[in-house]
Amino acid sequence: MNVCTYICVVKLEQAIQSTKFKNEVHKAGLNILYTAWWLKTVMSKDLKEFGITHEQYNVLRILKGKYPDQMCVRDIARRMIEKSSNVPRIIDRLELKKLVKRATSAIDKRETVITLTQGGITILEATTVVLNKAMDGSMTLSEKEAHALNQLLEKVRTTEK
Amino acid sequence: MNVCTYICVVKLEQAIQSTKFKNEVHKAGLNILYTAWWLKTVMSKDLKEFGITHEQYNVLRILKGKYPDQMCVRDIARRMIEKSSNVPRIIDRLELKKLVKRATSAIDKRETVITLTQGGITILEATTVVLNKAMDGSMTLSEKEAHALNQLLEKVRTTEK
DNA sequence: AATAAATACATGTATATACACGTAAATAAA
DNA sequence: TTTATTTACGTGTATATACATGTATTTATT
Repeated sequence: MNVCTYICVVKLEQAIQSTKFKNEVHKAGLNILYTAWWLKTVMSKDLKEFGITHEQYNVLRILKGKYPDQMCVRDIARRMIEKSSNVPRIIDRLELKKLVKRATSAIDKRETVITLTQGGITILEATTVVLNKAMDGSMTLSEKEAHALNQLLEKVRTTEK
Repeated sequence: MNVCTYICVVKLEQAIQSTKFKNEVHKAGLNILYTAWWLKTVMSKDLKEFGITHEQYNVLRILKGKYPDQMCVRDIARRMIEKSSNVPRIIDRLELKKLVKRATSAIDKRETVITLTQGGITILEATTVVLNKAMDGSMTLSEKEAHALNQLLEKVRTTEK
């Protein structure tokens, strides 16, 4: 039974110790940057006990999307959230931990094909459980609100030239 | 006269090459992370011509908030958007470029007080003009929409324990 | 006053980001 | 077929992030 629930939120003003913003649009820019940092931090905290970073998790998650098929480095890079992530180097670390395997493609020898190992799958499944549990506790957003948020974020990225 | 206006937006699905998300809440998480990366990239592009990074700009902007008063490293760190930024090292680079000056506080010798130089002010003013101009073209959000976005982002950061 | 604890900052290390460049292989052009 | 261009990946460098540790100074405790 849910006897006692603690609600926790740090307002932007408090987080970055600023009370005056030029306008709501400007505040929204800072709010997006801060919330992204907050999200990464929350996730990284959980991932740490599995010995992987947020970015390494992203690569594993992308590979899972095609599993049991392999993916080449370029295809992984295209799916990364942060486009300038250096995927070969992230794969270096995953390979050291034996979570993925590298091989040269037989069809196109320029390509390096990456495969999730059993260890990679195991760690991905374990972390996904923990992250989803954390998300359930973190995101108090309804589906409808999340949809509105998605629409607004897209509008932020809409530019006029 | 505004003869021809190009509208440009890259949808999340297209940006990270994924069409299926677990739900809208999950998609919102990815969307926040992607939009933050997009924002930083847009800003960094403008800052590059002035030879400073996004993070260095943040420190200059924070210092400007108290100018002509000095600030100690700890006070700057508290105002940073990304809390684990290593402020002493960012100041190292700003000092090399002679945009700020370091001095030991007379009151508390543990503190290093940072001052904006004239060069720092000049570069900050110039970059602010360029960034504001970029923002006007980028953020097609109304004040009302921005307010709604701010509310939703705060809700994202609200956790139940 | 002497000792302990806390604070402020610097620094070291591993990883990641941002970007330039090099190399090998595939594709296109001459 | 030879040459040029493009593509895919790896690597080097500067900066930043995340976190641990060290040092000097201040504050609190005994």
